Amino acid sequence: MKTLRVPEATVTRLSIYSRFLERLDRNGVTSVSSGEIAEGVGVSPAQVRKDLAYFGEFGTRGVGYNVKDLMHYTMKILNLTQPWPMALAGAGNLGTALCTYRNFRERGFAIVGVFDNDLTKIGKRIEDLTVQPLEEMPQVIKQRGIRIGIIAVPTRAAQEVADLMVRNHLKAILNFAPIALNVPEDVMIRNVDLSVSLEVLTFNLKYRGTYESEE
Amino acid sequence: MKTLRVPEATVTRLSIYSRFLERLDRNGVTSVSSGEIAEGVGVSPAQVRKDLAYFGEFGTRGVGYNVKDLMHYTMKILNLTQPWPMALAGAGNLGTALCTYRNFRERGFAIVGVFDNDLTKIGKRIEDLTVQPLEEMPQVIKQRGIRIGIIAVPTRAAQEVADLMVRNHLKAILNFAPIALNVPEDVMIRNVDLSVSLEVLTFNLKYRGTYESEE
DNA sequence: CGCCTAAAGTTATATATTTCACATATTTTA
DNA sequence: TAAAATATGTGAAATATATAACTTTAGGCG
Repeated sequence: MKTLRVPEATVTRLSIYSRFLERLDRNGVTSVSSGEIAEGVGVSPAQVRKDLAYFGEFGTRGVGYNVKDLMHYTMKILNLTQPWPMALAGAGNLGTALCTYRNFRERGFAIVGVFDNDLTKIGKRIEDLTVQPLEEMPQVIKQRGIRIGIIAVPTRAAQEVADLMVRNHLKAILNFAPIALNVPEDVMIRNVDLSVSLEVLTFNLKYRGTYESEE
Repeated sequence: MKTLRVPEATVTRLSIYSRFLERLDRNGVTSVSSGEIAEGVGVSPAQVRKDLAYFGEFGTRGVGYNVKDLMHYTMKILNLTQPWPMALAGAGNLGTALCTYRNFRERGFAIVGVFDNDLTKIGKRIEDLTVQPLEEMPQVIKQRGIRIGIIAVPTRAAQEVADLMVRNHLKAILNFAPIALNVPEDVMIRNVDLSVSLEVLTFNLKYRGTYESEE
């Protein structure tokens, strides 16, 4: 059994391949080549093969990959064979949208607890959930076996919420606040920063990836 | 005038530095070192200096950077000296949340038109906006000088909306649909894929960035 | 006024990632 | 059943990115 480091970009693409395969499967496609996957998700065929090679051999030379099999392999690698209940902090517009976000469920993710400290939001119903006070998060995390937290609170409250999540042993946090959260080494943070994405666009609208220094 | 290619990761970090500087400035901090910026956003000091070096010399050796100056420089580089009106397609929960998203405005971004084809959504008011039929997007883009589009429609409708945006000369699209959009070379797409972010987390919850092949 | 310290800017090194090219395996076909 | 076509898996080369080490410059202080 050998352990090897997998580039994060590879994991990201694996997730993309996985969903693409799911779509192929839904459409009744049974076999696919690295070239077709590449075409479908916008990378090179060699990249697809190299990425998959980190995890094993899943194809048949001269033939390609079995869609259903490869889909299952990718989901297993991504740890999606179990459902993932999640705790959401922040019941504003963004939080509400996340609660109803269909793409989560399709992949086994489900927000099972929504928490906020704003008295005007506590008690609000969002589909089949009710916004609870933040202080109730610990017991819900325990009861539901939650391992992933989502932070959708205002920037000024984000660190405090992160601390609370860390104290309650969450090791994975999806953070929408535009701030670098301070957490222990063993806690993973993924930042979703929409302004950053837009600013990469505005930069490129001007320079298209190059920069012309004055003079 | 020499032109040099800037890594996308550098542009991403520049945006992060920029907002961090904005926060320092708001807090009355006037001077900062690469080490403090690094600490504040979670990268190495060398990385900060290297990133800035792509664009010029902004600091004083032995002293550091003037916060206000560097903030302005970064914003100028990122093309944020002008406001950026944006067109949003999709007035569901996510679209609604984006309309009210405060972090956009702070950086000069503003959704000035919301469009949808769902008759139950057209006419709906979201703050000071009214949801319009998609077919009206072209004229609004023209009138308001919009250059950035946001796609927050269901996956099945995303490509069609992208085509519409491309036809109307938008060159930058922020896409929330979990699908690879097909657009001409000169159109930039940034995908925000929340499931992908979560799946990177679930992968790491199991393997922490390494993979142990069976046997 | 010169020495010392701090920190930016820069060059060189190391690491990581992607691309390329090819060897290998499978199926099809003549 | 041999040859051709196809497409995977992989090692080597090329490229890109990040880290580290070093050089330069500014300011403080004795």
